[in-house]
Amino acid sequence: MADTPGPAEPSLEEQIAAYQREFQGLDPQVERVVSALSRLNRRMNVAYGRQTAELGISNAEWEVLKALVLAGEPYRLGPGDLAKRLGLTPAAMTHRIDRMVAEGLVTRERDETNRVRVIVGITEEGRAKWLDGLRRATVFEEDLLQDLSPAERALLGEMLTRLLRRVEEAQPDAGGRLSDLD
Amino acid sequence: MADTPGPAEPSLEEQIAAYQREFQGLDPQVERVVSALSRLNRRMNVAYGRQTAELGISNAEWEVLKALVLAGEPYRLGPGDLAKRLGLTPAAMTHRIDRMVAEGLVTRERDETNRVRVIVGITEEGRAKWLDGLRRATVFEEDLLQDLSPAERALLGEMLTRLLRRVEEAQPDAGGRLSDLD
DNA sequence: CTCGAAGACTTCAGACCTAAACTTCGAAGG
DNA sequence: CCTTCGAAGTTTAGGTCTGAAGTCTTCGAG
Repeated sequence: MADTPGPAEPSLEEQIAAYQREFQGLDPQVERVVSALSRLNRRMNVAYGRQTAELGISNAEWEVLKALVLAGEPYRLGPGDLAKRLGLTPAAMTHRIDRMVAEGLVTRERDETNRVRVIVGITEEGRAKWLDGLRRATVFEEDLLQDLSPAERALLGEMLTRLLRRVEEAQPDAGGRLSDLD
Repeated sequence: MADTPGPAEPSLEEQIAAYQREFQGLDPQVERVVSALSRLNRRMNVAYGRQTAELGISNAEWEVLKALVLAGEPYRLGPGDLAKRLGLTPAAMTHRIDRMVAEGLVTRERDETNRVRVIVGITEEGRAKWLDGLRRATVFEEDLLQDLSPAERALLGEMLTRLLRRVEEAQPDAGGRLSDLD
């Protein structure tokens, strides 16, 4: 009689109840917002990971392509700059660029006017993959928000922006590794 | 005349504008919600990381302590179960438990009734660190939501829960590595 | 009662990241 | 000019995770 069908992970409701049980004096309202944010982000990253996998690239590589495109003309950045934007160390960028050059997603050249500098540019293939990935992401995101009316979407976006502003003021140093993909 | 004070990462507003520039047909409303979610999560993880560092443990270790406490009496779980709850592989759990046993945060024993099973329990020190970490997290979270009225908090929590439910239905398989900390 | 299959954890190899040391080039000062 | 400092990238060492293979235990079929 296996009455334990599966331990698995507790649902959001179960987790909030467990917090109440183990630590009185915790606002369930706050806990719900924070936990839901965290779980949502995890699920989103899983979804993005599947989409980029279909493109034959990794999540990390898609991030680099995104940064290059969003940088605008002429779609070129140095490794250090890229590292800052993605929130990782210059050493990690070196390796990532190595792989992406080998796969034909980006180019790496030396700046002729300043030979200690390196310039990373996006290739046609890289840009095509970015666009393809963006299209898939858009479908997912639109589906995610399907249950919210336009007014609700606006309100949600406004509240999240307010939270973001507050936390950005509290920690002005941009430093932030971990998952990105926004 | 360094009119480029710092490349840094683009602000949320700049990023949304860049998306509009590079890809027509993207709903800015949706983009704002998704990007803000992602950035918020990154900042929260940075904050949690600092707090756990003050306790002398890593973010990953705090996650394990949290899972054990939230599991409730008798605060014991097997490595496989823990791995499922944290969204990582059994192999990773083995190593993590190794470290935590060495630090005196958890205990590892064999189940006497089924000697292929292992049971991980939390120590007094582990429980104390969890509680300390939770107190610090609570302060941060309360501060984060300070600009929202009680009504807004409830509404935000409700909307996020709705989104979470939708994405959980879409991907029933819990699989999700990457940052957690909820 | 014995054997095979399944389950639970661990071990091993490979991937990717961080932190720190190192290399190279360019710019400012004597 | 020559020297020294600083900036940008790369290299190296070490740590954590994933995926696959391996080990040990238990349980059911014959």
